[in-house]
Amino acid sequence: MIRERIEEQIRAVVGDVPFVVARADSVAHGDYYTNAALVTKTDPKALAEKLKVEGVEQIEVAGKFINFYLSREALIPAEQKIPQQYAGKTIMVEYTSPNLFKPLHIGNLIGNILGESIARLLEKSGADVKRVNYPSDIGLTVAKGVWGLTQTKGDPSDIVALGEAYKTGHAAYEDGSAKVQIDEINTALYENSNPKWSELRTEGVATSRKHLSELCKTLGTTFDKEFFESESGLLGAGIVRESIGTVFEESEGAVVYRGAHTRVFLNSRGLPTYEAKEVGLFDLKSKAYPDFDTSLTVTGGEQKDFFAVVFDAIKKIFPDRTAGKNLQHISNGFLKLTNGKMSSRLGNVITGESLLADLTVAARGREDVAVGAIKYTVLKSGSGKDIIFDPERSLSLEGDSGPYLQYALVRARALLRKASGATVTQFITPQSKTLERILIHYPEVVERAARELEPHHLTTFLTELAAEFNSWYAAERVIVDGTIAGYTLSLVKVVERTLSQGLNLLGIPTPEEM
RNA sequence: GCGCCCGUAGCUCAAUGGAUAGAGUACUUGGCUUCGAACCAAGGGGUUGGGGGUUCGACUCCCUCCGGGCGCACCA
Repeated sequence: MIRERIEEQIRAVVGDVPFVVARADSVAHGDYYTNAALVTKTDPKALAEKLKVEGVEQIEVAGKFINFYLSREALIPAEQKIPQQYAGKTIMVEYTSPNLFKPLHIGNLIGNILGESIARLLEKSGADVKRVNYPSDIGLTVAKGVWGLTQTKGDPSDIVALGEAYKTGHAAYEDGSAKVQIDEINTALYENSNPKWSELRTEGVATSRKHLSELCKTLGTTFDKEFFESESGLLGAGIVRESIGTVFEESEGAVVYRGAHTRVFLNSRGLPTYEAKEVGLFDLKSKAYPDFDTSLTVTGGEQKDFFAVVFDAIKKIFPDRTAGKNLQHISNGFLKLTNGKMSSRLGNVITGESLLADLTVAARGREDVAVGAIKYTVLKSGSGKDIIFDPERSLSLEGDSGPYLQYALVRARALLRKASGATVTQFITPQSKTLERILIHYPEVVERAARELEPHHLTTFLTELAAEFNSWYAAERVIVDGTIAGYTLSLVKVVERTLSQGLNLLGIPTPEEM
């Protein structure tokens, strides 16, 4: 990247001091600027005169800053090479991880969308990414569903009936009317001691998984590995028991870990809690991918402190397997609705499927456009932030939106199709270079998004690019009398490639037409 | 009570300690017999929650107050 060449040049003159070379805030200030003269308290003119960078056509002193203007040849690179900052690294990304038996709600979608985009950014940056899903197929949630099925007599192969059963069980547990029975079912399911309940669980889990995999297919996710709580629970419980006295201690009949705060790993009935299941999960994950460098876990932000303590405990249990490795939790925000107008077949919880169905109708029957819309909404702001979802506005699909980006891409592709039959001339249009001057920053935006694990940087960039392309498109006539300028043709090609690749990194579908 | 996160235009969101804080949306107006109008052009809209501090420079860092969210022992 040219930015790195500028940095090296400056460093050669002023030494290793913390200056920045960054994208200028407006095209009036060049393509890059540096504050190197300011932070080193040297004369900007003297510094500027010492700099000579390949691809930079003009170096301008503007008060405290030095601005760099790239030459035209440097503006359209033959290929947009993404820095391979994760080359040689194996990174597990765990995301989606829903409760089976419970209808998949929009919250599950957010984790999937964020996790998938992070996985793609890491892959593009050289990492060997392992996508991991960790569905909950046992525990209190499932016990509530199984109890519910015994009451409603619902068909466990019907996803709607499962949702109803869970609601029935949850309500009865909360008001205390069936707490004892549901706890009993919970224990029985772990021990596999009641064939009837175990069978209901097995059938319900299969139904939920089928729907989960269909939804993931629609969203563009394929997991490398799935681990289940039914595996991790007993495994984790065993590991925790072996570490009583060293890592864990017994307290009030439970087995706890005292870290930043105290957490229960085995409850007083001896059953593994979520915490112990994480211990078992780590055992499974680290055996499946022993050479991993980083393990990312994407879940709701409310679990942040929980994971800080659990990772702490895991490092103490497995010092050899965690040495030099990075265990990191990534928060996704909550989804909040401005009103409850969205239709839902499962009561007041908006399911992932009903949301997609409603959006697809708004997108004139196009599911890929609907997927683009919801993904854009999730990926346009910083990852941990709550997402305020206004159903009516989200259904409009205009302006700052997934379909806006898709539309710009579709236009570029239509243009290229038409240009394939046109005569290419050598004429170079000398007009505005704004589009080129945005394009040049694509690799560094991807680099930053991948480094910070923040896809929204890319979303913002692509929106800016699409807006400039649309604006340019409206002002310029590209194909005139069956001819197109060679320079313009390559410009449109780079726009198409960049939008297409960028949308792909966000997990947003890239339609040929719409 | 302790801890973490958040507060930017009416609304939804950007902004790597740097130049005049930017988009979209909503509202007003204009543009399709011309490469795709899910588009484009123009307009108004701000004490970045309040106050103090650090800095050549603060939406960004520190302190404090106000407002909101989340977590803190047997749910996940």
